[in-house]
Amino acid sequence: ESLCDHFHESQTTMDPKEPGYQAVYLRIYKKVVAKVKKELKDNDLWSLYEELELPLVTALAEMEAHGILVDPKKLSVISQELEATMEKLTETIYAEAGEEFNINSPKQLGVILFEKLGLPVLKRTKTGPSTSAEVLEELSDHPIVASVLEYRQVAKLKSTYTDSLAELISPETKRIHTTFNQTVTATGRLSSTHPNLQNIPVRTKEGRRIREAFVAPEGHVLLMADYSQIELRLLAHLSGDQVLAEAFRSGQDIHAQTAAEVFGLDLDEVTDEERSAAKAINFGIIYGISSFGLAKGINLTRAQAQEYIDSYFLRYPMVKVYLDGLVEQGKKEGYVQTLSKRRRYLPNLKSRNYALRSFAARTAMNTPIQGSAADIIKLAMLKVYRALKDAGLKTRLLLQVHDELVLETPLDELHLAAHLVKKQMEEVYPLDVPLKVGVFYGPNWRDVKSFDYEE
DNA sequence: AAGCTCACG
DNA sequence: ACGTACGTGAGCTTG
Ligand SMILES: [Mg+2]
Repeated sequence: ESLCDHFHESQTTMDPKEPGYQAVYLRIYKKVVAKVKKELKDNDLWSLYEELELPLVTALAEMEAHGILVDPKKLSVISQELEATMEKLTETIYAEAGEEFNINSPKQLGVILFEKLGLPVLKRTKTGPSTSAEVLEELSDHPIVASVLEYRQVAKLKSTYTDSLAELISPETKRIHTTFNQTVTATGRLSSTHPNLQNIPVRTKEGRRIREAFVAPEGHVLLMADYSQIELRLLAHLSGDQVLAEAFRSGQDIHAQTAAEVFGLDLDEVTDEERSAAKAINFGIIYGISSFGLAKGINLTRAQAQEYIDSYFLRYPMVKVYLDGLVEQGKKEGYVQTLSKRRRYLPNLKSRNYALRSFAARTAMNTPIQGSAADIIKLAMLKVYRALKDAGLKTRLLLQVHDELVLETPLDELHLAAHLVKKQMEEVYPLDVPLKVGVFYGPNWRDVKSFDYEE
């Protein structure tokens, strides 16, 4: 961007083929490098650039070039099954509606559900009644709604994850080569495009079938390593809250411990429901808590949600001090920052518009946590990349999915690689609480089992 | 191109 | 009362 500005400032209208163009370009380029370098140094961002982001480029480039092997036959079988299911559901839905219409159109679906069948409008979008899954769940006693929910799930899998993915398999390598974007997100996370390999289904049994098509080549296995609760561990570290830190040092289930603290129970008397509520509270804390959001997360009244939040902050007082401090710092300095000093500017912390100001406050609370987690896994990627190279192993990094790395390893390297990856990830950047990494391996991305460290 | 919806962490 | 959970990318419809 700066280079382009200088080109225009310099009124360079030269043709790239013209003699002397390269000299002009180089002169401007050097000026821009000096300017950007100074700006980074002045803002304490130079080491983030030089020691983290710049060397990471090489690791990401190799990951993209290597790609991940995908079995088109598996995708094709799944696609055909989904096609058949969709045809049946389509007929069922038309019969229940008493007419044919485009089920993929929220507008046409809305006419059927809310006008023809007279179902209640529970939520609106800018353009009309919402037909989102959240709304349809509430209305799913009606048979057509249950069918539409199932249709949506199947249609999503087919269009996004079977047909489109198959088209992106390279005929030369038989692999899918994503692009990892290093300069897209506001928090420092990576993103992935063409295709996005950071949102492959995992939460439902049907969806997980897609992962079976991501395979290791003959004589290899996929190795997966994911951080356990990295964002909450960072919250414990960054806030200095000793109750939360001690919870992680004890190694017990963090959500159950939160439930015990918030609801005043012994750890062994926490029910599944209480644990689930505590999990929603922990999510809320990371997202920048609001009683409205928490209430929506666990079907409470706002007043009850507020009581839970108050109770949480009573038990974890330093977390409240920390989160309030982030908003204050954001207002005073204009930005919040992550472990690596990465900044996010939040001018709306001073907005007179309540919605904009609240959004900025939640962002101020979330960005240092989400962004520091991104810093840590990026550093871990560098360390894993270098350690594999130093050890002379053939194991390759394939994917990063925010708190998880996916690698491909020759069977005879599995033991060494699993230990190396776990060690580099857990010891990457010592915090006040331990970082814990789960390691799994298998023939494909679905059928993985825990790597047993006795092996 | 924008809006809605939904997949992931 | 305001009006939201944080961060992404992609497919589909609509205009
Ligand atoms: Mg995890």
